[in-house]
Amino acid sequence: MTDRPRNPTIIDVARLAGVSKSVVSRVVSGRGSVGEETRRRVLRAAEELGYVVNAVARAMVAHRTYTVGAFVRDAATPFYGHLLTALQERAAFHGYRVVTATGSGGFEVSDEYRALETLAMLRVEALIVCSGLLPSEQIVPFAARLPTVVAGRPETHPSITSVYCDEDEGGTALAGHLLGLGHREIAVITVAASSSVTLGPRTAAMTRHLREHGARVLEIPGPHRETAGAWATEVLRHPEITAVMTPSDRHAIALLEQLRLRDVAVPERLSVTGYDGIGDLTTPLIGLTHWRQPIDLIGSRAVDALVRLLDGEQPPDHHQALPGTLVIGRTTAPPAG
Amino acid sequence: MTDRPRNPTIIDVARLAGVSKSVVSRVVSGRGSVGEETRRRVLRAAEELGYVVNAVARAMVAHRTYTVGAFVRDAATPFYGHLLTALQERAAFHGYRVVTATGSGGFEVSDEYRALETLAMLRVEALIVCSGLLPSEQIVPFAARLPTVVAGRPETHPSITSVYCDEDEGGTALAGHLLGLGHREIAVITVAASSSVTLGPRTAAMTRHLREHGARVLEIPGPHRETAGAWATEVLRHPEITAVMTPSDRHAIALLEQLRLRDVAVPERLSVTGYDGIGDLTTPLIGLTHWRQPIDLIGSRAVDALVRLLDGEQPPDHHQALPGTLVIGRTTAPPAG
DNA sequence: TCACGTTTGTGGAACGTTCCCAAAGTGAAA
DNA sequence: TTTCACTTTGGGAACGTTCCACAAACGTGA
Repeated sequence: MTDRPRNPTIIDVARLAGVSKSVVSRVVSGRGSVGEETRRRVLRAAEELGYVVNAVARAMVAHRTYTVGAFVRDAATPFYGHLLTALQERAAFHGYRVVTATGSGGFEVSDEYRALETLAMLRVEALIVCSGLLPSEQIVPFAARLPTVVAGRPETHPSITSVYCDEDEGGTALAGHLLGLGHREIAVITVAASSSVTLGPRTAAMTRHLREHGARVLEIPGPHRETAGAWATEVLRHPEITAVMTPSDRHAIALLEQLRLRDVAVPERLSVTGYDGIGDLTTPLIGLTHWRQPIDLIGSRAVDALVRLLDGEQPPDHHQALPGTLVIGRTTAPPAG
Repeated sequence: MTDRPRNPTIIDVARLAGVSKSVVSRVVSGRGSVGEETRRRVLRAAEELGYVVNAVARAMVAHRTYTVGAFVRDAATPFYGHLLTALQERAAFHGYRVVTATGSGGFEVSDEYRALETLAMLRVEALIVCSGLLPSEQIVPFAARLPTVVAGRPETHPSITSVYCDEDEGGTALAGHLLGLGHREIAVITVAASSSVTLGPRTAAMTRHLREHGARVLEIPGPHRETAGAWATEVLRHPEITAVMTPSDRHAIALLEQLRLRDVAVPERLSVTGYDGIGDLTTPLIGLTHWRQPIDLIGSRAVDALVRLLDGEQPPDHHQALPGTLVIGRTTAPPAG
């Protein structure tokens, strides 16, 4: 950064308008009374100099930054991408900015700590945690320092506010749909509850509901989409299986790609389900049967809750579970035979 | 915001450690020399109080915010979403933060002006403009105030630096691909150059190249994806047409959905092409033939150029055109008959 | 005319840093 | 011992705002 011209300050404006800096401050901040004639002179001077309020100086004295920090671990996934957009939009509506900190993809604790530190340096007023990976216990210390809302994932810790779409309901609805179609031998691509707070519970719900209703379940551990080829192979080794449930739309797409390579007919030979309702992935072209989460609503409700916390109120619902929708596409059908 | 406890300051730390604030400042900022024993005492005191540097105060005195503003108009589109992520990542690498301002979707000029004003208030050090909609002339005044780089769209104005993937090359390559397959009657969903700086030129290039090589082109004006049904109807009114070129992957998907509803076989009856190479949209499951832009590279090169501008150097290439790739999928094939 | 409230304007302190300059301390060379 | 260079420390100004206490000006009703 080389010597670029300094921005004009309140004092430059005051000098040009022939008043004190206090008057200019009152004009630009809109607090306190100023004579009509004086106000006009000040505005003209500001215009002439190209004066723009310095939010940094203002933030320092006001002890307010009107900024909330979004902590995102798995930002690259479309679900969190959408969520972030929704947050940003709603925050702007309330007059807040969002700065995003990410654990830079790494899985080390120090990484997260640094990200939080950065947000603290910026004096964000509150925190929105969006991450299916970060375990609850790690969020508690954040919440002790700043008003914190967890968005897009189930959270039960009493000291934390959260907004999410119930994972049990989604997993159960999808499982019920397959049972209703007549499937009784079903594979579930499972994710350990310990490795993802969102993906774990939903696959657990699927498995549980299926078993409770007399279906036989083959659990295939599948945290990484890259192993979709292996899932396909494993499913096909069990010819009695007629349906596969996956933990997310992306997992479903990856599986469908693999099945296509192997010339397996969907839904004739195998039914497949997704989860999330990511716009681009659930195009009618593919017609994926899935559980749709109201991502935009989750985002805006999370921000609303945060704003209430900032205003000192306790939000009405400490943990808000929003309703999702079962979307039936063309990747599920009654089992053959 | 109700009375939450003040954050400890450098002075609190100094008092606890029994030194002056200057010493603490030198320890936490890492400039200037401090005795080893004193440094340890200061660090211990900072730890004990939970001291975190105040970036706001620091920014004020240093006249640096290490923040760049990203101005995005069409943020909801996946192309710009990806680009934004890439920018953020690379900026972090260089030690900068990104704050995003959007024209809130509206199309009024005052809207844009306010967004720019907001960024100016925050004292961002530079600007990255990502928008296919904003016309060049409107960017020039931004660039007069702040170092500015335009990312992801062609830009030829001499006073502006830009990084993009050449639209001519992409349009020409896709057109050449169809010509090579033997298509001679082709529809192009066109976008007026005036309404989008990216979509306009690429469809113009397609049309031009096709015509120059003896193909007959039917131009269908199609800025909005919602009218995909009308495109399909129009194309099918001309039975001689064997291929349709669209201005983006999303347009292509929308068209494919409509063709599917009408039971039109792709690619047997009609070939279809996309443009951009959005990861989620170009899944092998759909196998869309498209031109892939190196979005991540565009983002990181744009940030690199910006950092050079901030360092007072002129970036080596004023306008950097990066190479794209022709990706041939299963939505294009030789014409029937 | 006087006392009093209201409106408008002024100057200075405060916010939490960094940076500059001066002072004090520490050795080593003269 | 004195001098000099160098390291370490402390005090104060500056950054650009907001806010507070106060002064001046101006009616206004008694």
